[in-house]
Amino acid sequence: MSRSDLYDRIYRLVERVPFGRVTTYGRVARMVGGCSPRQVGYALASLPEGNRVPWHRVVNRLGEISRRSDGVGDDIQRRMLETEGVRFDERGRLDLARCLWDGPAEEPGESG
DNA sequence: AGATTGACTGCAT
DNA sequence: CATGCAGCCAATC
Repeated sequence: MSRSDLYDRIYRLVERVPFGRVTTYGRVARMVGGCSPRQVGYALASLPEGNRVPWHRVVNRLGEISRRSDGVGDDIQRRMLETEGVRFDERGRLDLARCLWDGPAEEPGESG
């Protein structure tokens, strides 16, 4: 298995994140094969420009928006989620109890 | 090849 | 809930 496949798996999963919903790096990391959460963040950080991966629907385990090396997008991600109906707290966090995506298992149209 | 960094997480206090 | 320490893997210098 190549690392590219791993990244592909991560992107595929993030693409499956429904509207107004979010997931955590750890969850994605476990779904794609149980790799380290670092890989997930790293994969998203390696996202190309013309991507269709809703990376903005990925937050840390606390529902906070992590800071990127670029320092750009920190605000964008929050804006994106807000436009999807996600509510933020004074601390800049969202209600994982409502927006947390438990994975493709919640998808009605699975191959099975 | 060694050391450091990075979009993180889990456990204990 | 916040803080401090250790584990994790790949990219970078």
